[in-house]
Amino acid sequence: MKGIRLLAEHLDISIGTVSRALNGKPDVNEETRRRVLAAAAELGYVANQSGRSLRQGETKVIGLMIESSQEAVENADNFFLGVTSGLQHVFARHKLDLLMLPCPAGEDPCEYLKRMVARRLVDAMIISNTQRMDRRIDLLSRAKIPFAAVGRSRSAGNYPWVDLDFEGVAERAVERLVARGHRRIAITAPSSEVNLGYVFVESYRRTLERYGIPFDPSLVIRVKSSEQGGYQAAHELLQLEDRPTAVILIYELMAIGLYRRLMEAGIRIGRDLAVIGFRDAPRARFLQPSLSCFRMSLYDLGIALGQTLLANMPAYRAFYPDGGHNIIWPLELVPGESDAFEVGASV
Amino acid sequence: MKGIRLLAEHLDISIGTVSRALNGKPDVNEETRRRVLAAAAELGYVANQSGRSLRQGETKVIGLMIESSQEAVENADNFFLGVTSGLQHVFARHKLDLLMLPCPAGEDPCEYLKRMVARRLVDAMIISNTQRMDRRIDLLSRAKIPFAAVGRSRSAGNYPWVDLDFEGVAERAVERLVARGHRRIAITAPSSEVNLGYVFVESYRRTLERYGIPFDPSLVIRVKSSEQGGYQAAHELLQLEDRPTAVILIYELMAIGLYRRLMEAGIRIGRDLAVIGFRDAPRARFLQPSLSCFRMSLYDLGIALGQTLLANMPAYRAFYPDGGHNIIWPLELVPGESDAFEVGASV
DNA sequence: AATGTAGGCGGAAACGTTTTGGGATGTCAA
DNA sequence: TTGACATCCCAAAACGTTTCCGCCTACATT
Repeated sequence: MKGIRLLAEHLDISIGTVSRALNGKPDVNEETRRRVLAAAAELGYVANQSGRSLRQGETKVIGLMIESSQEAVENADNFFLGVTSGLQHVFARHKLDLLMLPCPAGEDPCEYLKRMVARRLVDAMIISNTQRMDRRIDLLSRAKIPFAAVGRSRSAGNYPWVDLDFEGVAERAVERLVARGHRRIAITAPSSEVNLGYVFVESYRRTLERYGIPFDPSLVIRVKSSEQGGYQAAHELLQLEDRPTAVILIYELMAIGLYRRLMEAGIRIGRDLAVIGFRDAPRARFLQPSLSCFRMSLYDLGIALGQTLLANMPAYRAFYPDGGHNIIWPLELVPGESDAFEVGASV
Repeated sequence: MKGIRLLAEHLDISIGTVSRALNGKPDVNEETRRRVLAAAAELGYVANQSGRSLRQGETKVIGLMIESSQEAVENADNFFLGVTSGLQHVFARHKLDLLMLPCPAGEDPCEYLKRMVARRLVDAMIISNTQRMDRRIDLLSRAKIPFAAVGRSRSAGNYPWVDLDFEGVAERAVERLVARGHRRIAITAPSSEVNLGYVFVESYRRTLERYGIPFDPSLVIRVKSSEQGGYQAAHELLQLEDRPTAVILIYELMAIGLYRRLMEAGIRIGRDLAVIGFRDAPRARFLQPSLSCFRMSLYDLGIALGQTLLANMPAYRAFYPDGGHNIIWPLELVPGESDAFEVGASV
């Protein structure tokens, strides 16, 4: 004899009453409830999740899908662990547990997600690394599984997401550099087919033109958002005829590769060239000279993300009446030495 | 009507047969099996995990417990994501899924684990960050949940674990430094009450004595294994009267803080002082001068860990007849510039 | 023709839980 | 005394799956 039945027998009451007592339902004498709770604690009883899920059709578990491929691992740089903390803070309030579902390296993310969802292992999902056209979004919508995404995509339908304020970052980075006398400012971005690559560069272009600086396509460097990409970006910068005096990175991690290549070429960062990074990557915090960059609190981002998700789950909606559907997450500039000079100033 | 019942009705056979067909059991006509499989694919049927788990008493899920506290996040530096990949490679063979269970920052790890285990959400667990006396090990042993640990502990009983070869690293680091003329070699380590702190320093001591170099306790610097700790270690090094010419770090990440403090003090790393690191932390890969350090493949470690776990699960034991109970994981020296000089050599 | 055997299938029980409908008891007002 | 009502509890059904047991058919063996 196991589980709730054991407990019921031990107390000499029915299992139904035990269940109601444990779950805080009415219709149970306070004295009885007290006894049940005491006995449960004593015997170390915890409800079997399978039985409960089967009956209720819900698991009280939220899944966070991440990728465990080599490349994703290299680039994530603790991003998810940081967000997780914020998510859990929100979920704890509702006795929800967070599980991370790492998609195996070889498997198609969409298939993996389908498998996980169909197994009814989780009540809701958070997906990340959203692609331009992400089949996972259609999948989840059709399966009617509540979800939230980290990152916008162009997939059809409106769904809840939280994304970083790329436009704002590009705008403020340009403003900052222009204020220091820069006129030729390069920018890195992924392919313009990726939503992010488009948005980031557009904002950069608009801001430049606001200052009457013509947009020069050769200053837009399309590379991967990784250390490797940073190295390559630096390489391409060095090839340019009329070399820029500043460069804006779309991902802080790129700075590592970029620094290396520039140092090889004898360029003094923060003297000959200004660099501004973006997004928090602990790995890049220790560059010398220190990197000026836009950062955010992953914890707070996690909180917003969690609330956005819950606001889209019928059972919890009431708790988050104005739970934003879509959130553009602001970033804060943390000044460093990498852009601490005025163009033309004597050294 | 849902699930297997729907499928059975659609095919006009009983649910029992459908189940047997899907699970590759005998006692089902090959033609029937083919039809069932086809229909399942067409209707997108995937067994409900709750029902299955309830019936079978197993979930086909392995849990990897990690910590999501701020400190753990800072120090982990992608360690788990890396191992995960190897684990999954092993588990995939048995159609086991890996879930990461992040222990919320505030919660007691042992209570969290108890909660998760009691819910019967996973068949087995992998725990990490094992403490000197880890209550989780007793808990899992008593609950008869198969598990494996990353890291030895002094907890009672023999249980499966995989740990890094601290002794070997300390020994080889000393050998390497002595060969380059160093006689005063400092070492960092956590408190000697932590098993690791004891083992690491003991090996260092033995190796020194093998070369006839007396052990000097003042050269053992007890600090946290973090960037912060590295900074502090450098600070303490600078206070020493008879300053050492080399230092061995127990965790690569410490190098970041250490470098910073030493550079502030005008010490030239790789010229005035040799530094050797240990364990793979991507964040430290980009230091200048590059760090000599002992590294390993997280992927391969994950594979070994996975096999060790399965070898201890009755259902899978047969696949891993000589699945090592305990594994001391070797590391490989990747030479860098940080110790590339001979003591006394002219520069 | 009778018997044995194997293959293939259906029926039903079981896993542990929550929930529903209703039954027993007690209290209060008419 | 009776009825109405609230309180507390029990019994049973249901969730979706796997598995045990036994039945049926077809075929081979005597």
